Amino acid sequence: MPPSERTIGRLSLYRRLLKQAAAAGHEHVYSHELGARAGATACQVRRDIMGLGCAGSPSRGYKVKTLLDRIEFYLDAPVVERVALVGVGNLGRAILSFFQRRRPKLEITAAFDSDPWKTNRVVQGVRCHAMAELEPVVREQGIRLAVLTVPAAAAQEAADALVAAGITGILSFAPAPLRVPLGVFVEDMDLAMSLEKVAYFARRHVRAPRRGGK
Amino acid sequence: MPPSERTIGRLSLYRRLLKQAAAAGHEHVYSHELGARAGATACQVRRDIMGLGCAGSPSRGYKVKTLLDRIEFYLDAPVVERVALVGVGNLGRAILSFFQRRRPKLEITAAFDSDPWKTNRVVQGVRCHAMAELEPVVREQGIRLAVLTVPAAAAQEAADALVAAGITGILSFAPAPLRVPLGVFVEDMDLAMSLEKVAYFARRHVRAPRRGGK
DNA sequence: GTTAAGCTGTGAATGGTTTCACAATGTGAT
DNA sequence: ATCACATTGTGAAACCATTCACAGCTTAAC
Repeated sequence: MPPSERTIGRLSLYRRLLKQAAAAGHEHVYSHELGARAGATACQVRRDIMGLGCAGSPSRGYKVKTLLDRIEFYLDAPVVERVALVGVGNLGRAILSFFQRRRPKLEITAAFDSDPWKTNRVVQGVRCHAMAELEPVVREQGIRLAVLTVPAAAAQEAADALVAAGITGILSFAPAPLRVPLGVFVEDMDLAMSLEKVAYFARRHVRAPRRGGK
Repeated sequence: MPPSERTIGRLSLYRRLLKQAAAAGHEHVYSHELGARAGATACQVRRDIMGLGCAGSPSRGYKVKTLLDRIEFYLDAPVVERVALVGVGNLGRAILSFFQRRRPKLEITAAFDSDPWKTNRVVQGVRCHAMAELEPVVREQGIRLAVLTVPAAAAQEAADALVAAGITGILSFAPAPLRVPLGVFVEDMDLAMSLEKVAYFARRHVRAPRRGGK
């Protein structure tokens, strides 16, 4: 049974929390501890870990180091994966600086923008190319992932170019769903939508469906 | 039956697409058209609209104007809602400029940062206050929503301050889940997690679970 | 050595969302 | 007026994710 999208997301979160726990000197964690920190139930944590195929001890819980290794093996590619950034506006630059400090196994190595004033400069240590160079640069560097931070009107065209260049995963901030062929994974981060959601539920004083172990 | 979080998200998306359709001169839409644009099935669209309690005609589909009005009535507060921005770093400023152009019924009217170099300046037309002023400013302006763009280490403290000031909805970009009391809605936008998700599924060439009507 | 306690691992139950399938309906063509 | 068609509205089914509940362990205490 392949892990669901949500499970993968939680594993990524667990990993971060486990790193903190390891840094704090913890050798073992219980599912309810991890759950409390992750905003999930102990049960959920155990299920997620089960899918990982790794065992804990009834009295000590899970070994932090083992879990970390297993999650890493599960989530990460064997080599560092390169990521392209398309759209070097405010948001693009913010994302760039965000990822340049926290570098797991993903590294933004090329940026693209249609504005000639931005191209051929180096932003946050990353070279910014013209859109016309997208395909050659992506192919040459073997890039398979992209972060898309262009205005809505340019999003579909940029996505098409990315797909044509062989990208198979896009993290899109465009406020419009992209049409991509099968086999290309798109994760939508729609800021406007999310804020409207928050406004709606905040008005009714509804809490987001998270919940910690007791 | 209260609408689910996902339904509200889709309604927000439908609204945006319907506005485009209206601008393009369309008076009516079919569920499958809207679905195709939104990356949802026709069936899903009809369900969502059903919850809205508004009817379409079997031969013309739904009237765009009616749908828009109904969604607006459903999603929007009767008055413009004010939003606070906490954390005026790169990401915060990007979000600020992002929302200052597209202003539905939500307006960022105050910013906060702990860095004294940033406070008492005006960024993108928004005054940046010190964190100490959070509660008085939030209360005075009647702000109930916040966008949180502070580093992970400062996130929980900032969230606590927001809750203490009476905020009931938070859009958080902090790479850590927040602990908030019941009745406060938190939407997490975890960039690092999302990118890892994309990397994972891109590697398996799995497509995100969207898909439009035939 | 025995017992008590608390945790893991997991089948089964639950709950929620999406899709199916089709009757009901309005429209245009003949 | 009637028919054929494409679409809506919706109960029921299918699907997926989460939680329950408990057997099986492992350890600590006595």
